[in-house]
Amino acid sequence: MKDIKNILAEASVGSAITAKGWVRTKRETKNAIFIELNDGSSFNGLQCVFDAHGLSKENAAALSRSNTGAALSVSGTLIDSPASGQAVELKADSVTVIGECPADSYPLQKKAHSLEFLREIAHLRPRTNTIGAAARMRDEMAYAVHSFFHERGFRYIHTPIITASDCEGAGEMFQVTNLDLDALVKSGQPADYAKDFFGKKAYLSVSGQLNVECYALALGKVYTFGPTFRAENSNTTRHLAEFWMIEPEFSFAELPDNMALAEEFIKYLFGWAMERCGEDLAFFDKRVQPGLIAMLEEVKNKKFAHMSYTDAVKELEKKSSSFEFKPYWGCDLQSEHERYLTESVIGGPVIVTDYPKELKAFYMRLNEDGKTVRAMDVLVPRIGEIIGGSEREYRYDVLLENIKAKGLDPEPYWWYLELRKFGSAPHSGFGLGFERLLRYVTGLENIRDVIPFPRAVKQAEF
RNA sequence: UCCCCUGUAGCUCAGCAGGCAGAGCAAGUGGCUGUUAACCACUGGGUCCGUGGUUCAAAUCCGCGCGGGGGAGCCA
Repeated sequence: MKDIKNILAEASVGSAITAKGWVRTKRETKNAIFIELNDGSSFNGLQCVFDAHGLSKENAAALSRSNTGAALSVSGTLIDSPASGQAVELKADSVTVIGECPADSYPLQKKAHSLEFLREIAHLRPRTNTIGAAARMRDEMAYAVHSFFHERGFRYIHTPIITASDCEGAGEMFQVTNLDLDALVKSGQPADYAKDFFGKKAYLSVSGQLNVECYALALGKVYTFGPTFRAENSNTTRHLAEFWMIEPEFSFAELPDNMALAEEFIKYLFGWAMERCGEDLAFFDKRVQPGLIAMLEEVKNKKFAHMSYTDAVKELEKKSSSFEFKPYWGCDLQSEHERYLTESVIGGPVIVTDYPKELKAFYMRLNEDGKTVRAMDVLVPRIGEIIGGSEREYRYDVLLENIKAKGLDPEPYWWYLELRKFGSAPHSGFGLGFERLLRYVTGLENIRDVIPFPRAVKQAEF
């Protein structure tokens, strides 16, 4: 049996077809009954048309039970559609109800619903246009990520999800334990982590970077793409407690190579979206974010501008009074600053580099000036930062100094430091939040709508 | 974590100078039409988030709690 996507694309007029899917709408007229059947294989469904006069008893009974949401099997002949809404349609001979859908209790109606409401029915929302399209695009973008790296010889490395080192330094972590916490609390005794599963405290990973660097210094070009976890108490449209991150890492690569890879990557992904997600993208452009396609097109075609942090601050200082947070050299760039740089100063994507070392992580390579590090943030209009990365510090002594200067204990970093002891080499990488990418590419503003089952503060119902 | 907004029918919302609970959509019934966010008519549908208070009287005003949304910070 072909799915509806294939029927619409490939089936020839006159052929006998059986389609299975769910009723999106049913429209009854005196002469004909129309059912739009959608099986999720594509944005568009298949219009099934029944002659209202010659209906068999079985078909009439089945049709009366074919409410919005019901699962059906419909058989008939594919014909050219006499009406303008679609090229082809199914002239139906028979219909059977596979799964009923009571109209009085089914939450999804033949009308628009708010995204807030749909979040409360996460188990049913993939049946809607918006969430269905987002899910298909999520799949396509994941495929594009692997395709991009595979084409360029990057190896996919599965970095661990559970980590016993709390040194990743990218935010609050979720602890993983199989100690009996209830019993511990009752006993009033402190937890003895030597008796915990791993013999020490363990957490869910906040980043695969430190691990993937080990493989970069062995296989050369690698990337990781998997779930990461942050226990931050942040309630915004751009944060999740569980999200997917893409982190390439490649050896014998310095900051300019890293910037070039990031630019090529973004353009590849946007190009993929436009080539392979036409129907879904058209829907988002029409109903969710007008101008979306034009924006993707623009980013894809524009050369990314480059600007040092120092120059960026100079630009910001010219408009100092218009910001809530006054910019100065040494300040962290605020959301408003990033948006201003990409949207007003450059009018397109811009990569800001060479940030003060105090603002960035310990592993970034120190510049000759001793004050800045070889960091890069890729800023795009409407969203701000979409990629953050750097050339890594590959000199043992300097890295050790950086760790100490940040007030960190070098001990747990012993294996990370050893990478710099044994055959160290310059290497670079960046991180891209997969859901942030999807937010950009779908135009959906709330990150909870681009992941099937969002995990956020006080949110893990489904 | 901080700031702002918000909670009324299945959904989206109006009603809030305190005085009978409303509309559109959805659903049901009927009509009409190759319909396609169908159209027309009628019908059914309410713990006004919970709790305490003010008052003759609270959906409306006040306190507390819970839920939702937006912004900030943190970040991806």
